[in-house]
Amino acid sequence: MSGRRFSNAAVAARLARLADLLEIDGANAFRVRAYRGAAESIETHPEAIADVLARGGDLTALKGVGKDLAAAVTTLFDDGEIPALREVAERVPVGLLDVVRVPGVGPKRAATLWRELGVTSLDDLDRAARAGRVAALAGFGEKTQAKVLAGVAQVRRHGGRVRLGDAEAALAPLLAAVRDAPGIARVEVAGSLRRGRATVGDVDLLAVADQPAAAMAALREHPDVAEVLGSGDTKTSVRLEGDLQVDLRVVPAPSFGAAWQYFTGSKAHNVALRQRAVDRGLRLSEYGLFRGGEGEHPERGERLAGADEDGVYRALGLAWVPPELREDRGEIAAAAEGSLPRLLEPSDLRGDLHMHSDWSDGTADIRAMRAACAERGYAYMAITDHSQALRMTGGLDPEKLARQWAELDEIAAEDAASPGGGPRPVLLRGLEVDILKDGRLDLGDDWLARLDLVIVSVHGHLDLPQAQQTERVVRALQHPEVNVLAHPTGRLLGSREGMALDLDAVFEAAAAHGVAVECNASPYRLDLGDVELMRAVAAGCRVVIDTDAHAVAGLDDLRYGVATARRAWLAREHVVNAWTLERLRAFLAKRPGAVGA
DNA sequence: GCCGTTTTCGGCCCGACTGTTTTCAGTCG
Repeated sequence: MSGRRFSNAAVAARLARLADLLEIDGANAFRVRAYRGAAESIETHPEAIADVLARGGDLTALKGVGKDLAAAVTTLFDDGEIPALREVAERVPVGLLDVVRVPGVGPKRAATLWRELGVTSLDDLDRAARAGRVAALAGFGEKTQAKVLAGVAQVRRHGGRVRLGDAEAALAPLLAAVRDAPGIARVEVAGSLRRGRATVGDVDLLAVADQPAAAMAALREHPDVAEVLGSGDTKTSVRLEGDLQVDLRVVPAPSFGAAWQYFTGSKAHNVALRQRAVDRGLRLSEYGLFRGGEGEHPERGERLAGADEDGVYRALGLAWVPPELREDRGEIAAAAEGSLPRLLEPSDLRGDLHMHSDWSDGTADIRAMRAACAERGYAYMAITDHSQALRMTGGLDPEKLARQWAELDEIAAEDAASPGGGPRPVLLRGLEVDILKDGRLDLGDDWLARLDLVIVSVHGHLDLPQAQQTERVVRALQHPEVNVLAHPTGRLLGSREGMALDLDAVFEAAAAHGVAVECNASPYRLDLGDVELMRAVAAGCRVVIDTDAHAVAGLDDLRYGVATARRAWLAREHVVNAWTLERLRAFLAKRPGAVGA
C-alpha cells in the first residue's frame, strides 16, 4: 500500500461524491444507491479501512460493499484516486453538486440545465434564472424559475441547513401556538430534529386535530412566519425569518404512529423498514402497515398497525427504535434480536466538566456557575478557564491561576461554615490548556500536576498539514497529566470544517493514555459528532459530554451532546461524567484536593 | 452495483405534490 492513509470519512466522501455525479450523469438509480450505501457503511465502520487493508482483510464483508467497490477502494489506497470518480468528474462539472442542492432541482433538472444552458455552478444558475432562460426550457416554467431563484439564495446563505439549537429555538413559539389551536389533540416533532442531528434541513410537525383548518391557520398566521409557501387542508409549509422551513401535517389518528415513524426518517431507515415489510408480504407507508388489498388506494387491505409507532415496529417483529438510532446503521438488526443498547439519558449525567467563568472569557462568576450547576442537581463540576496563550480571552497564567484557586478555597470554606442548605456540586480545579503549535502544553508540569482535571484543546494553527496536526495532538495526549481532549476536530457547524487530522491515530493515542475525548455539546460545535464518537468508542476511548458553557444559559446545551451521544449508540458506561465522583476520580487518577470533596 | 430460507438473475420502498402537462416526469421526504 502506498500513498496517503485515507480516513473512513474520506473514503466515504469520495464514494458519495461519485454517487452524486453518476446520478447527474444519468446512471442507473440502483447503481447510485449502491454507491451511497457503501459510503455509509464505510463511514460508520468501526475499524479504519486502512487497517483492514493493511492486515489483508476483506472489504466485501462490509454491508453494501461488493467486489467492484472493494476494488475501487483498494485502488484509492494504492493509487490515491478512484478511476471511476476521475472519469465521471472529467465528464460532469463538479459545480453541479451545488446546483442539485437547490430545492426543486434534482439530478435530472441539473443535467438539463447543464446541457441546454451550460449551467455548471450556482452562479450560472442564478444568472440563467434572472435572464428568464430557465423558464423557457421544456419541463420548466415561470414558477419553477422563481423557486430556483429563491433556492439559490437559500443555499448560498447557509447551505440550506440550520443548527439543531437554532432550529429548536425558532420552532418553540410555533409549536406552542399550534398546540394551543382549537381542536388539536396532539402535535409532535418529526424529521431530523427528532433524530437529534447536528443540523436540520427543515422541521416537520405532525398533528392530530378535529379542526385541521384551525391548526393550519395557527401556523400560517404566526408572527414569526416570513412567508407561506403553501397551505391546504392537511399540509401547510412556511418559511420563518431566518429561513427555517416548517411543515405541518394533520393526519388521521389511526395513521398517526405510521406517519410519525415515516416523517421521522431517516430515509435509509425507512427504506430498510419497508423492505422488511415487503419480505413479510406486507406494505408499510405513512398510512399504516397493511396486508393484501387490490387497487391503488394507500389504505387498501387489512391494517395491521398505524396508530402508534411502537405498534408499527412490533408488527414487523422489532423492538421500538429510539429516533436517534434510525439511520440504518444496524439498528434494525439489533431491534430484531432485542439487542438495542440502553442509551444514555440526560438524567444519567452527574456533572459538567468544561465551563468558563469571568476569570477568562465567561460572563458569570464561579459562584453563579456553581449555583446553576447545583440547580441542575449535579454531583460535581469543573471550572476550566482558558490558559495564558489565549490572551484575548483573559487566559490564566500561573499567577492568575493561583488567585483563582484562592477563590475556590474561599468557596470551600463557606461550604464548611454552613453545612446543609441543599446539594452542592463538588468543585474540581480544572483548566482548558492550549495545545501549542508543536504539541507542547501552555502550562508548566508543576502547575498541571496540581489540577484535578486537565483539558487540552487546539485553538490556533488550525490549518497545519494533516501529518503535522496529528503529531501535534498526539504529542499533547502523551503528556501524563492530560485527562480530556476537548472539541477534537475544531469544527464550527455551518462555518468551519474540522482540522486536517488523522482521527484514528488520535483515538488510538487517547485510548492508550487514558484520555477521554469530548463530545462538546455546544450547538455550534457538536464535536465530536455522532460518527466520530462511534469510532472513538470502537477504538477504546472514554467519552465526556461537556457544555463548554461561557454563561449560565450555556449549561442547558448538555442535551444536544446527549442527543449526539445517543446517535452514536452510547450508554452510561462509555461516558465518564455519567459515573460516580469516586469512579471519575479514579479515571482522572489525580490527587485529592477538590473543593468540597 | 449489490444481493440471495423465492440465490447467480432480476429485483432493488412508497406515496404525494408540483408544475407542466393532456398522461406524466421530476422532486421530495
